Amino acid sequence: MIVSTKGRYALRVMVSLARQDGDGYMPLKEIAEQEGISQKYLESIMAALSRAGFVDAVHGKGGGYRLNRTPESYTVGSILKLTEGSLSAVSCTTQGAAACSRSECCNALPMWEKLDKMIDDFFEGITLADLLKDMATPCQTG
Amino acid sequence: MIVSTKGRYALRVMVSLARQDGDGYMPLKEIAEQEGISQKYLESIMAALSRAGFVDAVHGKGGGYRLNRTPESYTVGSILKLTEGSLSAVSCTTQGAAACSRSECCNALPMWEKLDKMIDDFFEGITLADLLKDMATPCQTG
DNA sequence: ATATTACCTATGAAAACGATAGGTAATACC
DNA sequence: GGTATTACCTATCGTTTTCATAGGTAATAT
Repeated sequence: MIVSTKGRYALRVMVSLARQDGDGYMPLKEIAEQEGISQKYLESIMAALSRAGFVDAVHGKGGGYRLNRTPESYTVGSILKLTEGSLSAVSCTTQGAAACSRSECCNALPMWEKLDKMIDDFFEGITLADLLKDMATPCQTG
Repeated sequence: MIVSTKGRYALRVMVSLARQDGDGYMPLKEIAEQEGISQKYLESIMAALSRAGFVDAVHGKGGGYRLNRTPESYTVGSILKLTEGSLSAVSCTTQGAAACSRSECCNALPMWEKLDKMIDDFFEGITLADLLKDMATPCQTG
């Protein structure tokens, strides 16, 4: 599993915000209800997105969250890396993990590095705008 | 993390066996020492490889494990799928997982499916023989 | 008979994951 | 100024997964 619930929730929220029209803010409660996500759990995700400057947040009535860039300018990779920490396929190539003592003579390391690059290129090549277009069937709202 | 220690160990063991010349069997104890892997933990991995027919195993003195096919005929994908169970990037596309209620209108599902296929193609396109060639620097034996 | 080896079941420790609880700070509205 | 609304923060909890250990049984060579 390379992308956990946390990352998938983050993507869904960002898509949800991208779908919003106008300059209004969307409160967390509303996002959570619409997406069927635990409100409290979503808090930690939104906090991360806000801290990283991915979304604007305003307190109080009429407040909430909104994107501060166009959907085209958010790559799926940037969102997933923020929430997942790393998209590495193995711990061997995860930044910050203890360096493997066998890396000097590891038969598999070039393979892992190639895969990591492939995955990174894949996610960096997809934007929120692409996801919006990909929807197979319209969701029911209500 | 898409490949855990278990899968990486399995790959290392298979590479180790592929490196062996002749028809001899390699006992688990020797593999574990050579690779610096917990002997007991390795037992469960070898048992899986043996049960799946990936290796031949014989009991008693002079026994142990050996490959029963050429290194070219083992794909990395087949070994990893056996030990990891699944190489899916997300639970949404993992066989056996509870079907997602949103799959009908999920913006991201096509992306996950495309990624899964890409990863599967990647691993199925690499064999043990390829890994043997990939070694950057010869390991020290002793 | 004994040593060597694979094979099997159960258990334990630690980490990751998903979620919850309870509060504080900022803003809008009256 | 007071109240409702909202984001923001820290801590904890229960479950699952991961990695590893323990202790035994069955097969084979000498």
